Amino acid sequence: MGLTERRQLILKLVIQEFVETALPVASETLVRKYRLGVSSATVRNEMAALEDLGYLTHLHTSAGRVPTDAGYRFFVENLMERTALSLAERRMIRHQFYQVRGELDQWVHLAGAVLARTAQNASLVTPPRAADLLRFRHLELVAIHESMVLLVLVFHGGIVKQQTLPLESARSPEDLRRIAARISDALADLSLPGIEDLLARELKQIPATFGEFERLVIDHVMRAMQSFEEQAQEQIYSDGLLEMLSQPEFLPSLAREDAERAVERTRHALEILKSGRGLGALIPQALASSGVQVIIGGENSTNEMREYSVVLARYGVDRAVVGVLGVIGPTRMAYPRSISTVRYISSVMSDLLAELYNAESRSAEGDVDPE
Amino acid sequence: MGLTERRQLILKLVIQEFVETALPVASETLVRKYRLGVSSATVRNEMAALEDLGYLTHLHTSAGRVPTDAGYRFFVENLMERTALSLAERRMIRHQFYQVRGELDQWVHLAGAVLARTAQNASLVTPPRAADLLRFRHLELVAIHESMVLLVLVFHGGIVKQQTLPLESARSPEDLRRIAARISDALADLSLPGIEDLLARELKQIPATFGEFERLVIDHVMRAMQSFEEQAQEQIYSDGLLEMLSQPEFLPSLAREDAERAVERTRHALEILKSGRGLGALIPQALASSGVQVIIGGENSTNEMREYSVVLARYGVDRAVVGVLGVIGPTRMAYPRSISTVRYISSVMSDLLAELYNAESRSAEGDVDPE
DNA sequence: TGTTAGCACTCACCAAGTACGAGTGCTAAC
DNA sequence: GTTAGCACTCGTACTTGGTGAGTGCTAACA
Repeated sequence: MGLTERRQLILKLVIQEFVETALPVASETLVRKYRLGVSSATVRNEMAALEDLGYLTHLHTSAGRVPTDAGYRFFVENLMERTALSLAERRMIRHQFYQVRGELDQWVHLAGAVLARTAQNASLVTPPRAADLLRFRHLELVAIHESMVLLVLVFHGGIVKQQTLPLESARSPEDLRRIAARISDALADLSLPGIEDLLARELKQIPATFGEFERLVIDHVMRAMQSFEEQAQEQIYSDGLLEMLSQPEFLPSLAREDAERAVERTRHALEILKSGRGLGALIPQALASSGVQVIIGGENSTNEMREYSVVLARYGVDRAVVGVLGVIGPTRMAYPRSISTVRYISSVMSDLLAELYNAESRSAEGDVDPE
Repeated sequence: MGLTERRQLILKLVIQEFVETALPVASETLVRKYRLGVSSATVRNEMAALEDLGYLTHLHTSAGRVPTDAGYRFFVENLMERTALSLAERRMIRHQFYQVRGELDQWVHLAGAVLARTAQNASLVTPPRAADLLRFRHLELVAIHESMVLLVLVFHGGIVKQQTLPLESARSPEDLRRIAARISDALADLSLPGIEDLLARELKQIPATFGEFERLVIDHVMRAMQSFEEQAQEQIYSDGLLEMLSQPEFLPSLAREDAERAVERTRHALEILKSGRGLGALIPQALASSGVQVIIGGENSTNEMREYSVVLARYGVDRAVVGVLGVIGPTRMAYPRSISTVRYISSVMSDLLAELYNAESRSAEGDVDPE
């Protein structure tokens, strides 16, 4: 990169300043605030050069400089100091996870809340999901009353799903227990295709292995697995809307622009988070790569996300369960902090899952936690 | 109510018009649009009278009339025509619930989504909850690996909860099954205080009934029940933010006011829905009374909710499980439609739960569904 | 007594005009 | 290569005047 030391410094300062204030950065401001030892005119010349190189822009002639996507990219790649969260913050976060350690379904919510609060932006988290296909572990049948039975399905990875099944005729508890045990044994460790295979084979046997009712139950099991696999694709939990909307981009009072812009942006942000459009595409990508991914503004595949950046990381246990978590916000984002937050929470979640699975943690690389 | 026919008509029309357009209503508009057969001056006189009575206001001298909270109240109580959702809408809604009938945990989400879409406002739904204390039904222990076991707890009412428990030493599946069966039997049908009693009694027996590990498991069961009871208090699921924010109150383009107002309102709405402040107080109230409740603007106990109205109804099965669902939006709300929507969805949810419980449906009164 | 035409009055909304100031780009001197 | 100086640009804020919607009041009318 043919960028002199000084230009790198100026680019870095412009970005830091802009991220902090959300206001275009003037040459004079930099000189005054950071005691650059040169005059504002010199800084202006450098800024003009950085603009030619595509790292900065101008809204109009008499406005300060603003970083471009390329500018942020260069910053993230070369200029940024890789910081870690403070010990106090790390402790607090660990403590919160510790408090809900027994309740798997709380982890995702907590991760979303903590990400949002720590990075002061919206967060997104996908639940931990089997790296390969969902595999059956155990079935329990519990009668709710004489004509309704509850299927409680446990899958590998501690995933529990429930499903109700109306009964034609009442069944005794022993009966149900026996049937559940039989099915549990028969389907143990099978994935959906495995169960289909099994059924296909059984169908040919003349003294049928499964009775009519057992078939019905298995059918419901399969349907539940099917619907879970489908839902899992698009399940993105999101939090921190309020945190993100506290960024000046969405507040007309601070950003001097038209207040209408703020309203439009707000609606737009809501739609993105609600629909998950533009986000869904990022998930597989994040699952495929290790480490923290940063997608800046126009680098997003969809045009909708042009004004947003996403910081993503995978979490989970290798070859068992994995998920994705991250932060989303305006391109004017405190990247160092977002990145360390995402990295840290990914490592915490990975540790938790590793404990659950009795395996090595496999979070975003690096970032050991000295506690 | 000493209100002449004509004044009632005018009040009704003002409200209808204002709800539709979100713009202050001029006397001339009413005359033109509804062919009142009198002059605008007469209407103005009547409006002035309605203003004296507290049913209408004025932002400033030369602006049209706007209903007050008292005006809406009178409308809801005396003027409103009680409509029902169209057959097509009812069919579509039933159909959607039919599609997820087996998956209890989807009901709440679906109800929230449907309420929001149908009433074009935000919705809130509390999950069905045992009318009295949570009662234990069944426990299953599933080993995840040699040093981690998953407790799957089933409570009366088909509520399932999971909890992990680290093991000191590995246990065989038979061992776990035996222990789970023992505990399931011992705790069957007990509520939290009941379990505490049981433990207290057992403690005195000299050859202890439960081993150390069994005590640990029971302890976790109790903790899970405890945390569920606590969480249930404040669990309010909410949806339809986007629908509500599509109301002109939040869009600067339509409402002529300052765009900054719209932004402020948006933030305010977000905070209310996220924190549940001001909403929590309404739930017990709605649980206590049958029928649809309408709380208009300043009638809310908290000042925060001054500009919002809430339409709430209880749903569920008497003496078994009940929940609350409703719509929240600006006081300028299509009350007839909101009310029929809430009433209808309450009845659908109640039917579903009744089926699950093999009991009589006990929704908001009235509103039989002819399908 | 209720209704209505007429009219003065109020006030939000809009467009145009003006002044201000922050910040740049350029030039010429160092 | 650096910098002082200065003209130029353009957003922001504030003022002004005009317009129109809508009311409130009054006086005449049925």
